[in-house]
Amino acid sequence: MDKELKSDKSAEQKILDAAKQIFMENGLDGARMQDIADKAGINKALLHYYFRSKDKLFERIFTEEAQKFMPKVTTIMLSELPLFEKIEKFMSEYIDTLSQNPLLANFILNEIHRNPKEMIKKIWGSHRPPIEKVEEHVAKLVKKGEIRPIKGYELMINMVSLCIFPFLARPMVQWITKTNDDEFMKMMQQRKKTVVQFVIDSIKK
Amino acid sequence: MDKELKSDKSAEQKILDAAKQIFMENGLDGARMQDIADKAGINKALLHYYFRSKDKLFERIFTEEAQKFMPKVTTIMLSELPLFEKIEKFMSEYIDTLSQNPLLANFILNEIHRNPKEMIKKIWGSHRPPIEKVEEHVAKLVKKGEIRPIKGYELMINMVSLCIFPFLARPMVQWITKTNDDEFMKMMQQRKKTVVQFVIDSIKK
DNA sequence: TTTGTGTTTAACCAAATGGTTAAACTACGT
DNA sequence: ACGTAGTTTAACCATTTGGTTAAACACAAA
Repeated sequence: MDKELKSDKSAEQKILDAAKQIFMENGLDGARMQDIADKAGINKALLHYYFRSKDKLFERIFTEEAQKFMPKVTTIMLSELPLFEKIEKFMSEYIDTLSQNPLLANFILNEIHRNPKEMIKKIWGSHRPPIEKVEEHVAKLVKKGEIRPIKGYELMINMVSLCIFPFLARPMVQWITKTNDDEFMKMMQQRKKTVVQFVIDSIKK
Repeated sequence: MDKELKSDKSAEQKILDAAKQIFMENGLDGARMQDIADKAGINKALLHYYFRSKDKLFERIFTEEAQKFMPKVTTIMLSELPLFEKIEKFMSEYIDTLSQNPLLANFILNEIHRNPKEMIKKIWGSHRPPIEKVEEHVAKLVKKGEIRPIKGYELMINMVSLCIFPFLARPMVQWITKTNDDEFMKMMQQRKKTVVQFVIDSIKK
């Protein structure tokens, strides 16, 4: 089975890499099998030899990428850290993840939009993210008067919005701020600090 | 020419309405001319009689919708209102616009993502949004020590993020918060207040 | 009644696309 | 040397899809 592994690892992986890029750039509808084959440096026949159909290949890519999209997020929010530290870690790590996968958010949200039920199931299976834990944590601090009144889910939505949106609207952001790719990435790095500060300033008393 | 007007207005408009819906739901790639014809209650031949090609029809819809996406925003930010009032009007109106066109953000950002240069040109033509005006306004207040230090463009990005994102991730948001369409819309209405407060709390001293 | 525009019907075309197949070649382990 | 899995080549198929065309029909204005 060593031969299998060796050649698999190179050919199958080349296909997966190519498919990832093509699907992320063009979406399921816009992607062409021929383009994937070309980018992988192999031919259509071999493509179908490994992954029987476009749908099969797409599902493979989608589920793989979807994992990244819901990152350690859950873990962080479930941890026992103080709220401000949770916020900082959460947003900082999320922005890092997106910086390393700039097309990720667009890809995932888009496919969800096209086919909500199916895609959400592929991401979460049956279990929902444990938002209640955060709700409790926030509610407790609000009650103690340690932070300004806000609902947990709203804080979550705000944090995620601030992290993800600039990547979703990246071409627009770059156009308006006249930044090139490099500068945009630097902007996002700085943003890790400013945006955390923005959120904390908003809720701290 | 009255006949033209009369029949035009009903048939052409039916097509435009149908096209808008189909394009917004499926994107340029995912949309089928036949589906548009069906939804409009007419046939493919008539479709091409009015709009010669898919691209022509798409361009028509896209430019129309793109106007809504960049709403009175510019006007508001250019006005002479106090900053906090600007913020409130801007975000409140933006959320209203999106509430009335829930697919708008997804549609526009998506097509921009697929073809940045072309689409941005269709939206803005040659002129860029006058972000400098906001930069100045914010910088002045920061210097006077009336608000916490923040860059104008960053404040803008944050505002837009907070307004748009929930609509972009709507299926996900609804899944996580267990809300139906009605409840989601109510959420967005409340959000007009909470999110404005969120931003103001963050920058005010 | 005639004429022209809007509209339908239905057949048709060419290109793109996902997918299949069979034959041949390569290379490596046995 | 043999066999097997990986790989290429190239032809091929069925379907979808954007788009066209021609003939007929409806109907209102002239």
